[in-house]
Amino acid sequence: MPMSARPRRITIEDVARSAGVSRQTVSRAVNDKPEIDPATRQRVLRVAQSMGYRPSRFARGMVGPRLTTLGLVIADVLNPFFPEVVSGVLAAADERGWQVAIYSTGSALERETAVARTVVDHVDACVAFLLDPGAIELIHRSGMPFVLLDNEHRPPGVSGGRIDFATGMRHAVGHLVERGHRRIAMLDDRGRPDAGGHGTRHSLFLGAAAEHGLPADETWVFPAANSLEGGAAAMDDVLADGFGATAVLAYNDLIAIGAMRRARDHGMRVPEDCAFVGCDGLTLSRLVDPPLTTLTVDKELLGRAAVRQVAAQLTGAATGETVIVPRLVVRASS
Amino acid sequence: MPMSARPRRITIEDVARSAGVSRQTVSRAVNDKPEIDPATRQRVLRVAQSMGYRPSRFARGMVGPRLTTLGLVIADVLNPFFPEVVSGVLAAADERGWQVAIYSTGSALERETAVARTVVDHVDACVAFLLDPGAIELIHRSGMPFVLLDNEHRPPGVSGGRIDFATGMRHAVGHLVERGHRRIAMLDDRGRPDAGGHGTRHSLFLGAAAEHGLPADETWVFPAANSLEGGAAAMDDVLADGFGATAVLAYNDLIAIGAMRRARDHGMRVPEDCAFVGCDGLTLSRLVDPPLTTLTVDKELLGRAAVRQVAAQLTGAATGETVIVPRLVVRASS
DNA sequence: ATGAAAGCGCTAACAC
DNA sequence: GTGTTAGCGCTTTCAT
Repeated sequence: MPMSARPRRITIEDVARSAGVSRQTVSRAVNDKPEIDPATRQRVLRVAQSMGYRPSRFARGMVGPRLTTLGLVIADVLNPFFPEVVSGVLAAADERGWQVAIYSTGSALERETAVARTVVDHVDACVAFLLDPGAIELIHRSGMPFVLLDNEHRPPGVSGGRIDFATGMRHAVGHLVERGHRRIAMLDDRGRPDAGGHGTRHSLFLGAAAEHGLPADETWVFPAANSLEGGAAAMDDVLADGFGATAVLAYNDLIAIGAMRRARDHGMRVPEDCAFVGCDGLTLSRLVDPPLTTLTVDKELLGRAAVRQVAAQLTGAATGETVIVPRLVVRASS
Repeated sequence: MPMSARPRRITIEDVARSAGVSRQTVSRAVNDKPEIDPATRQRVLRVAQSMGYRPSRFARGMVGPRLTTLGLVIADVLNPFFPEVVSGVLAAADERGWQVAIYSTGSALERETAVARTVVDHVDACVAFLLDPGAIELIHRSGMPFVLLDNEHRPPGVSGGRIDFATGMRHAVGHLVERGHRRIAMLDDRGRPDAGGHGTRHSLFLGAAAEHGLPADETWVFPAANSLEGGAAAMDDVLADGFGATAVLAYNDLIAIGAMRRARDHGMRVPEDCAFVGCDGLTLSRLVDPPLTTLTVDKELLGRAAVRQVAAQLTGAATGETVIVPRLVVRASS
């Protein structure tokens, strides 16, 4: 005689049989419906409990009102940029009674396709930070409402949320030029496959520098891993290169702070020997020493706006784009 | 003639009819099964696409292999303690092929019950930071695998993950006493309903102080909101109170950093005029000025361990408890 | 207050 | 290669 097969799930039917009632009655008890004898309810509930009965989410979903699950794809919760976006998404989703399932690619481009495949199968709509065109196409083609964030290469027909770094960079570079800086190193995120492409912070920096009469070219740009350590390593490169930067403008605050700390480790004074400017406006940027000048982005709003766009698509509205304009917050680092 | 009713969902049946094939063939096309003529597949796919067909997650779930969705309840993604836990949970869940749905109570005790109700309906297992006994009971009674984190009042039969602050506090207070401090203010989290109860940081602090021969009592404890601002306000209280603290030990790093910054704003030198010690070991604590001495907790491990316990319960194992032992990291703030 | 029947949308198993 | 049948587990009718 074979050992018992894998334990079949306990269904409403099992409970009904065991309690000597019909399925409906069990359903009534479990769902707290009024049309049931309190005594019966108690008895059924007890049986259900003792059998370890748990209604199937799927069977319920088939028949009940459709719950919306929003998939949110981010690169890494540990990068302090994302929690603020997540917070906005959670709040806005909650207002609409939606669930939020969260996915992290770990900033690994090669994992994006796998994540996209999962998302397509398990959620009803998607808000994502994604870079791989294949992964983006996968979600797009699934036909679900889709909002792609912070990606300059958004395919037509996909909604987006972007940050207007064109304006932002102009302000940031302008601020440094005003302060007398003529040699500005840009620490770019080496992780983005579109590095240097149109609309990236990289190329917008070069453009803004040119506008301000600086002879900036690719030699002004240093790649950095997207982390404190990456910023520190890139600062070493800037110093070793003999570039002679009097100011550093980084892809984001994490890189800027990493670089700034490394500069101080080398005995440099900030901002006297070298000024630092970041992007994103992390809470962190206020707390470090010296406080960091940064292009502040309303990340929570970015998240909320994305959800709003998903909602719009769900009701059949056209796709669109939300633009967040960053604001330069000048602090002691520059 | 009535306007069209609310648009019925497009089903596989609709596509089949419209493409002139059977449901099964549509299913084959959509799921990329091999046993289908490539030409048919193309045609069906085109029709499906044009009709905006999207398979129902629920119907699929009913029939296919059961996907596990883990619910993760935290207080607030913006509190930097949680992202590290989330990261651990995501990683461990991903390894098992589980989804993670995330819920935030916004640190609002009165919202916990509502969140718990949602969780019970929509996920298969739960890892939660929850304080309200009613909410906890709700999830517990649902019968789903449940791991309750950082709560000293865990009901019997519920798995848990706790941080051994008894040991931690002894180290932290010992460290301060060694440095010659005799007047230590404790900044407690005023948001916890169990404030001062057995096993809380509050009472563990008093116990540890007594062990070290300090005449500590409730007047040494100052309530603080759980945030930078809360810490700052509490520091004002300590100063206004004339307590004469030479050291401050806070419920967590957020409160400690807020207090420390406020102290400096008042012209106090850290650690000469007042030393500061936090709990949690946030990444942030390394970056502030001066770097904060803190009881470091492996939050990512806490998350991973919680998922491991859920997995254990899913396979019928008994409930249990994971204990994380914090480690005192001494930095310049003390 | 309770039960019987119908059906939600899909896929696995088995025909053809 | 394609169609037919039979459920998955639940909640809604609608009877009783």
